[in-house]
Amino acid sequence: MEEIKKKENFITEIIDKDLAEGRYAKVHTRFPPEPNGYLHIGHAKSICLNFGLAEQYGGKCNLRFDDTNPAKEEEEYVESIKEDIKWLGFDWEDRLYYASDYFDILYDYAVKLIKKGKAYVDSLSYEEIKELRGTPTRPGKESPYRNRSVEENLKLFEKMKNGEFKEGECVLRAKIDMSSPNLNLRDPIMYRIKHVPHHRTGNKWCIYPMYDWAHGQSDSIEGITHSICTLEFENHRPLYNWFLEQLEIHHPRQIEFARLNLSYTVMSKRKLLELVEGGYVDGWDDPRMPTISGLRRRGFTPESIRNFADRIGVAKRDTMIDVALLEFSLREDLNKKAQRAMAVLNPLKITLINYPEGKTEELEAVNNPEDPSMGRRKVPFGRELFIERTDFMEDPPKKFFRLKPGGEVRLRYAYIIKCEEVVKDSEGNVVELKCTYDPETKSGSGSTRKVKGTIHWVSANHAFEAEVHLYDRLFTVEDPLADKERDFKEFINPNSLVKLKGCKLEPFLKNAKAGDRFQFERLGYFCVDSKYFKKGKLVFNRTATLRDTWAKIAKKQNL
RNA sequence: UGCCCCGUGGUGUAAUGGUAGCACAGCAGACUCUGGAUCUGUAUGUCCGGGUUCGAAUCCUGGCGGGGCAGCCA
Repeated sequence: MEEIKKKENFITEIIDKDLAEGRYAKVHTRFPPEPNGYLHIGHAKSICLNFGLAEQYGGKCNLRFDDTNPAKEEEEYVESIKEDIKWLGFDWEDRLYYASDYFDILYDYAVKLIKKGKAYVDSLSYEEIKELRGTPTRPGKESPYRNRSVEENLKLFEKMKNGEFKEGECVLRAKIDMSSPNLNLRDPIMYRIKHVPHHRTGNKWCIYPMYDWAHGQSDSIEGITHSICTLEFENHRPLYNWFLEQLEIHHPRQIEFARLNLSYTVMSKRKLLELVEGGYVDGWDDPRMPTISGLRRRGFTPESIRNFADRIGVAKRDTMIDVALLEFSLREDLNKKAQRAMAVLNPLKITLINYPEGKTEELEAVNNPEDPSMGRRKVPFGRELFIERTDFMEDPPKKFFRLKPGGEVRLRYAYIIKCEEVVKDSEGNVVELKCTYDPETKSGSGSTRKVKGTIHWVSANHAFEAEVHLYDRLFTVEDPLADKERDFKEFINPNSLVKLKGCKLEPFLKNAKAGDRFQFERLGYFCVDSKYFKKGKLVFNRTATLRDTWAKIAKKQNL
């Protein structure tokens, strides 16, 4: 029985205190996305936080779509968001809500505020309202319509609802304080007119609540206890509280935390959209994108993302998380789960000149050294094989443990071989290696001969050909947004995608299904691309490389 | 130059008035039929100044630095 690890952070401290003092009897959170785009790993942090807290405290977490702006929102996004949350492994059970479910209640609440003299219809233009709002250092001025009578406001507000005004003609505002140092309290707008159909309420409404007016009240209606949002809403909290106090309804506590920033990528919806629309990537689910759908297509596991979210913690300071931590979480998970296979990405042919022509052997390989229960498999072996071009060097530096002229190396799960002859074409390119094998060194035979290097291989006569896509970081710099003089797209890594055709894979991989994950030994983790999946003609995406000590040495020696 | 928030190794995150710990990254080594995994060791930190205290990362105060706010977006 695995117990839920107790996570401690500034939010759990607040919750513990609230519970101890009896402010709330239970914990009820919510994840409130606006359905105007795809979820990314920053949202995953919020999802893990909200659902995780509910789980940790034996409470509940709702999914609520914050669909108060029909001009931006679409059903398509609702579906993708639901899919992503489920994939991450969280369950809102029967608690799927929409802010639009509350439009009627919100309208009644607004009437209540008008009757209290706490809200009014303003007939100023957009520009006039903006002008009178003032600036951070200059107080605002009151609108001439601010003191309309309750009766007039009621009548006007109803006319707004009935569609008797054009867009921009008037708005409903809360009557708070035009000279507040907090701009959010300078008579914030509660309703604006939009003659736009809503993806759920159709043409029923032409006035739509603003975020500030909808959010806290929606939280309240759902009985949310802790309304967790990101730092940029900190200055909205006094307004969040003001509405709830005026309405005298259930009052959740808003808590803000720092959003996730990941190195070597961008996270804002607008920037990601730019990458998609500019054709820099293959859609929202491009395996280089930090979107949940992109990570999924790349081969990430939900567990690795959840573990990552746990590891980064939650706090209020702005941070930049090293993407290496995400990659660590990934490898840690895949190392335990991924079926091993041999695959040669850049093939170099070798012929075993002392191995009988036409002979084939079935050698035994382990499917996962970390998990014996995954069993073993047979791998065909023959006279002609492919090895990785980078596993041979004609004139190698020291510390190169692989094949070299006259040198020996072990073929994984097979024999020790010796390179006897290097065959070149007219231009001097190495095209083939003639080797001998030592029949006494068969793997598993008890042979005690040791050589320093072990390399992977695939039998030429049995190899299955496929395309392999090598992905790397999308940007060449840690923070593509840091340089204000330059557009972030200038920092796109030109080698973030390398497509390899004619790769030679171990035969059993031909039966792989979309999304299946493998470790190609010595190379990294790969998965079958699900977007371009076609039986018999597979594309494998490289999810991540293995930790590569040799690459480090080679880099140091400037190779 | 208004209001609000935040400053702990390279990056994150603990320590809540009492030995600055953990993870990732780095470095070094052991082991290895994956230069993987695993294991061991190691360097690096409380933004600065003053104050309270036997004792301060923690409390107070003044600086400095970073972030947020002027949508009828969320």
